[in-house]
Amino acid sequence: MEPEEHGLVERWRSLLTCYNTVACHLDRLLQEKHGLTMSEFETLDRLAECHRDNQRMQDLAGEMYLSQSALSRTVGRLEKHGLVARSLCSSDRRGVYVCITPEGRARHEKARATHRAVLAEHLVEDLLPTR
Amino acid sequence: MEPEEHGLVERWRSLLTCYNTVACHLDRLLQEKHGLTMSEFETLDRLAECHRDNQRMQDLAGEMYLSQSALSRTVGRLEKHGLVARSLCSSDRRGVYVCITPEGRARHEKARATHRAVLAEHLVEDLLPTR
DNA sequence: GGACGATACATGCACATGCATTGATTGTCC
DNA sequence: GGACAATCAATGCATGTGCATGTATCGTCC
Repeated sequence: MEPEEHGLVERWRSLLTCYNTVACHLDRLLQEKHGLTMSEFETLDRLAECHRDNQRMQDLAGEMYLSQSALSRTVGRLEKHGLVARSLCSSDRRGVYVCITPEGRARHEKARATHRAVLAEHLVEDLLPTR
Repeated sequence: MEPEEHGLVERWRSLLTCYNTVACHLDRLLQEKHGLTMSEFETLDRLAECHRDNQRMQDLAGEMYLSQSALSRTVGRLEKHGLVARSLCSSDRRGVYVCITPEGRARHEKARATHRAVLAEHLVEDLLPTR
């Protein structure tokens, strides 16, 4: 195995390990303490940041790692629990606006502490630099 | 949001994006060209490196990101396709030895090129350093 | 040596995801 | 204006995963 290739694989493995460690802890703690999936939290996190209340699905998907179908279902779940609201987009009726509800904002506020704590604790492994 | 906390979140998001980009491409290409899951490939990759033929499940799980149950099923799938073989561990009859078969080695050899190419192409985003 | 907690692996179940497709709406080209 | 490709979002289906549990074996303490 060439040295350069080896470094690449090393970086990938460390990325895998780091990601899984953090994601696993996040998923478990967020679920346990706040009844949220990691994807649900990340979605809320984006919606809480956005101060317009007319975020569109595709824009949301664009700035996240979630696929279109995953986002659709995640928002569906959040809506079912009253944490976000969907509304029709008037300018383009194929589109859907999503916005966070007061209840969603409250839930997010609480969960954020957990989220940040997990990051602080587990996002510490040194990722090998790109080159 | 405190600046330090912000950096943490930024790093996490970039990790998420990077991981998902690479994982998504890997999964798709490995499946399409070699009929392998990412987890299956990573498992083969470890087994191909190990030059003893008596790798134990728990050791394998230890050096990977896979959970115990995920590994059990991944190895199950690999075995079903004849790419690895399980055998009983004589010293501790609770344990199971896993080793790669010649067929598995051949498959891994081919798939490795795809794997390395995807890494080279997509594992290039600069991950923000730890501190 | 018998009992009991710990460990190794497999598996039932619930669930989140990706892919492919569908249904609805838009924009364009004639 | 009508036809048609493109786009947006939702959904059926298959699948991989985690959690909890089950089964077998090990090690220890009495």
